[in-house]
Amino acid sequence: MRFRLRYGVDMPTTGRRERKKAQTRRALSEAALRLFCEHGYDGVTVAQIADEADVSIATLFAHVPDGKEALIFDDGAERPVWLAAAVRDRPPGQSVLQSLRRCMAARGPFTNDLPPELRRKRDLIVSTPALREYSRKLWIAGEGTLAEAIATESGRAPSDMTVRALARYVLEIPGLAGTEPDPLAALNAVFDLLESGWPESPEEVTDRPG
Amino acid sequence: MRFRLRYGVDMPTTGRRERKKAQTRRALSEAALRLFCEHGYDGVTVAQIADEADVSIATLFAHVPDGKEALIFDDGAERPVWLAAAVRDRPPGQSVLQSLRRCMAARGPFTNDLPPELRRKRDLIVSTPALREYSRKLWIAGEGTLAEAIATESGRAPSDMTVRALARYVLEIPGLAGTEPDPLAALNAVFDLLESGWPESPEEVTDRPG
DNA sequence: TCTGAAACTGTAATCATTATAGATTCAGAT
DNA sequence: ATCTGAATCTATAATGATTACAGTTTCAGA
Repeated sequence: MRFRLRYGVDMPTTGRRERKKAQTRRALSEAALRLFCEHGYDGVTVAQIADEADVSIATLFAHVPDGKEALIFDDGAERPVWLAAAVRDRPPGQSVLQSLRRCMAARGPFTNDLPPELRRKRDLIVSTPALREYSRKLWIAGEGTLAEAIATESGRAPSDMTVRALARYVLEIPGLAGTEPDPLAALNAVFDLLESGWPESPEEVTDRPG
Repeated sequence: MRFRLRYGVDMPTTGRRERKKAQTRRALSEAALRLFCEHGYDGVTVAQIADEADVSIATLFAHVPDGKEALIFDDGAERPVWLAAAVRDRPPGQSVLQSLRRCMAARGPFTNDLPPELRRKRDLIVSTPALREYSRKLWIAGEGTLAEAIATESGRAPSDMTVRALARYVLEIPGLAGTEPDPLAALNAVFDLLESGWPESPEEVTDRPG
């Protein structure tokens, strides 16, 4: 029991094996982030990362089957869950799109309310094409999950193309608005478009509902 | 002059050098398509393709700097031009979105009005993740061009996030709707969404304008 | 005919990724 | 306390895409 705190506070609670595994995985992430920040993504080889984390290359790929880009993303599967949960647990009276807008605004590139370490990571991702791409891939991977939540909450079929399109378009927003000078304003503009549709003339724009 | 027809009908009209270059490029595309169709994308190496086209690997990459996926796309830069032109040259009274909807419906995965060779190519692309990805990349590369046309035609700034988002969302449609059982119906559903916005309840859907 | 650029070649790198086969370590059962 | 199988890790050697290089051939234009 006294070992628990040695390796981290919120491990899955099983044996030493799992702790060591997580330890290795974290060592890899941290080594990768450190080296990427110092020499740029393309200036670092997976061999160097493995060395820095003191594991073999084979071990590196065992921990990160998706390859080099995935090294600094430890949370791949979680993101779609946040959004789906935001839709399901939204307060009564709030529309599906409103809940998505708020949830998204609190994440990723849209807030500066982050510890400096995460901010450095975000900046690295935003400024590295390969990492931007991979980040998008992670978001899009949640399309099915999000579409299901949207369908349930709006009384449509999950295979309804409108549902799938909305899910996809929402998940594209980080990649689309994340590089703008004012990401939050950009995010709101895109959600306005999704809520109200494209007004043929700029004059027709109406105030944002809600 | 009598050599013109030997190598093709619509070469850029300069010397033999250009003709041979185009000839080589076409040999590569055709070899790649043939081998991909026969053994699957992952079942073919660039070395095999180079062999089949009777050029060295270095030459292959000189012709196709974007790599293996680009081999069967000889028209990368043209696609955004079609769409931008469709927006600019639309008949009076037709909305920007209407023109895009019609132009898109005539292309890529949305029509079967294609020669069998192109149909085989399209099926290969749709059924191969790496090629789908690359095709999307080509579409998205035209975002700036399309955004500019949309901005001009609708009296907005090209940097307006709404414009950029619309351009992006339109260009995502092939990848989004192209794999549906009825791609054309899917395309129309997505355009309806972009025109009218997301109706919180399915009941609110209005007839498609125009 | 001469000359420089363009296109091509073979060869050898670099790098990510996967396969293999053996060693070590741990969890759970005896 | 010991045994056993699975998980983890290792070194090593492929494979395959991509790039660098240095030299050759071929063409266009002076």
